[in-house]
Amino acid sequence: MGIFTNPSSPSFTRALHIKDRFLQSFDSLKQLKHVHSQLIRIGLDQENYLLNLLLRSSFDFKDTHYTRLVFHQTHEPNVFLWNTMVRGLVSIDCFKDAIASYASMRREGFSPTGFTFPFVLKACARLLDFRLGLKLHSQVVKLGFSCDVFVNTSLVSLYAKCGYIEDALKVFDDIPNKNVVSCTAIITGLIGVGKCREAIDMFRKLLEMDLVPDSFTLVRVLSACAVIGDLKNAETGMSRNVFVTTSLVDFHAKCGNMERARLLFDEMGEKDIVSWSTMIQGYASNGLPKQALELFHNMLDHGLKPDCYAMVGALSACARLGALELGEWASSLMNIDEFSINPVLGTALIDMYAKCGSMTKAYDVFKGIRAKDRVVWNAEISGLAMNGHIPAAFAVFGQMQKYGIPPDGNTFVGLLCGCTHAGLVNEGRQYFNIMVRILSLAPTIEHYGCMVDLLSRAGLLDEAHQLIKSMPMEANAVVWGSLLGGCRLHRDTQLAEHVLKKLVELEPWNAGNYVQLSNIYSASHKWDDAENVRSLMGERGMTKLRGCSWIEVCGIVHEFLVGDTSHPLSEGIYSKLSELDKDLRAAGYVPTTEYVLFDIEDEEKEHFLGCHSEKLAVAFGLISTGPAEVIRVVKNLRVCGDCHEAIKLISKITGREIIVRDTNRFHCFSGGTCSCKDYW
DNA sequence: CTAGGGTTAG
Repeated sequence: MGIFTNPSSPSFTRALHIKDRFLQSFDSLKQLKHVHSQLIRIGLDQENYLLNLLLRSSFDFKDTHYTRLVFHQTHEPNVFLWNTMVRGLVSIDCFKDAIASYASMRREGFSPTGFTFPFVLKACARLLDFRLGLKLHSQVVKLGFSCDVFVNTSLVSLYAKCGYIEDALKVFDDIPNKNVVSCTAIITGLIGVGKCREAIDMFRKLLEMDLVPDSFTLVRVLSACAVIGDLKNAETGMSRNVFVTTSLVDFHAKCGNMERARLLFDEMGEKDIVSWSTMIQGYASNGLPKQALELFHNMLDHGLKPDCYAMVGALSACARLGALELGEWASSLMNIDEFSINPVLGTALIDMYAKCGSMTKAYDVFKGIRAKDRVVWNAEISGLAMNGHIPAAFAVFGQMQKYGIPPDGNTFVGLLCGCTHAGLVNEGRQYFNIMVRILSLAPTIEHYGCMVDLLSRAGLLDEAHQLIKSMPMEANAVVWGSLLGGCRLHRDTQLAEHVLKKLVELEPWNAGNYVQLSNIYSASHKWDDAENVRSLMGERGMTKLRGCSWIEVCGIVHEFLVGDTSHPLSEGIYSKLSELDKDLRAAGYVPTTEYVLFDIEDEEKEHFLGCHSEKLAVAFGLISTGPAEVIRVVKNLRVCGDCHEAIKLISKITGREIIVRDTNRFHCFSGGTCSCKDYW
């Protein structure tokens, strides 16, 4: 910029004529503003050509205030300035502003050019404003741009994004000189609506036209084929930009290969908010919530503001961990206007609050979502059911019908779960009938699972067993597991033996099944069978299942394993436990090994009952939170029967409210009883 | 103004 040090010299004016170089290469807004003031000083601030370049550069800094200042400074803006304005606004994702700018341009009497349309059309596509898109299409025709490959490519994308794939195909077919870009638009559109076969055919046509596909198209097509091996080969010679690599990261995440995804992510030179969100979401949906949150923090450290996608990823991670404080903190980062919250983000929030046992807040979010789609309703219903608010769940279902939202299979999964947790056998049968007979929805294995669960818990073990046999599909481990739960609750070891044999077949990797089966054999003195199961476990290299519980205190998630002594406050925790033990025994509590038969944690001695992970987490909660705070614990397995009895009494002795979420449901302990009414 | 398409979510 040395050339500008003496602006009065004639070299300054000359320099401005090679301005493209300068005006496009500003590192800071300050530099740009400096040049702007120089222009004003020498009276060149009314040259539209120069202002246009200045305007274009100003968008690099996303300062719309300054951008408008530049624009409004011109006394007579020309069509190029208007175009630059529209394009710039689109480039910084201000789609509504871009459309407003386009409207002003039209009001001022300017005709759009071939350069204008692609950008306004993109704004429409991103806002899914199909009506305006149609209007623009007719203008395109009227003004004679219907052969323009650029304009039509944008139209293809608009139609595809708004879900009108047939129209997109029609426009695409009429493009006389198709190129890679227009082919990409239609291929992406086809994949977007799940027409992978057609997308692949289109890709073949592209090759037949002797067009060279870019890496991005290759990634999309290969993802559509899910040809992992091929992709690996293709990856090596691929040119990488942020779009391509982010797609690759997403692809590997979707295949469950998080190591590969992370490797690509770390190697990326430029990461944008989408790359971060994709990676966070990848962790969250692959059951790695801690990593998801770690990366979320990492992103904030890089000075990036989370967008909706990153938020959804973080929230679903919090939901899984039961980390209410973290979830609330995350959502506070984003200025969520309760009335404009989008349904996807809303659902994630409802889910997070529901899984953290905070249904009042979930309901507030639910009320605030204007555009409630079916998923939102379903999330609210299953949230209520999961938290034991069964009448409320039924009421919301009634509302849903009143609003004319047709329920789907998931709605009934929520309702049936509610029936199960409340032991409402007749209501459950009714809902199942409504679904099948009246709404003609085909029950999935999940629905059968709920019904089996419902019947088993109510002690109707034969009926449940019959239902399994009559199912049109093969029963899976979840269904058999439900029946096993009933056997446990009603102490039917004979049926349990049969069920466990099935389960060992179905999930040979699940150590819990072997442990329970061998426990049952031992209890019925079938020592040989017990020994066989044990040695089978050894042969298959089974490792013990370790129970694991989490508790969040002051925004930090603490993890406990069975008999864990690794926590810094371990001593305090154990002395609290022995103190509690005395109080418990004084209150008439006798540790029971009765449950050990069905225990999936491979620990048989009374000693270990004292230090199951959930008890450790509760004890830690007691010594590290204030007396009025609710203690929330999450366990990765079913809560152990003995611990359940103990925690009931702990809640009575200490007067604290304790909420334990296990794999199945919430247990809200208060005053010596549990919300599950010992029914789980 | 020499463009246009394309990546993430409940």
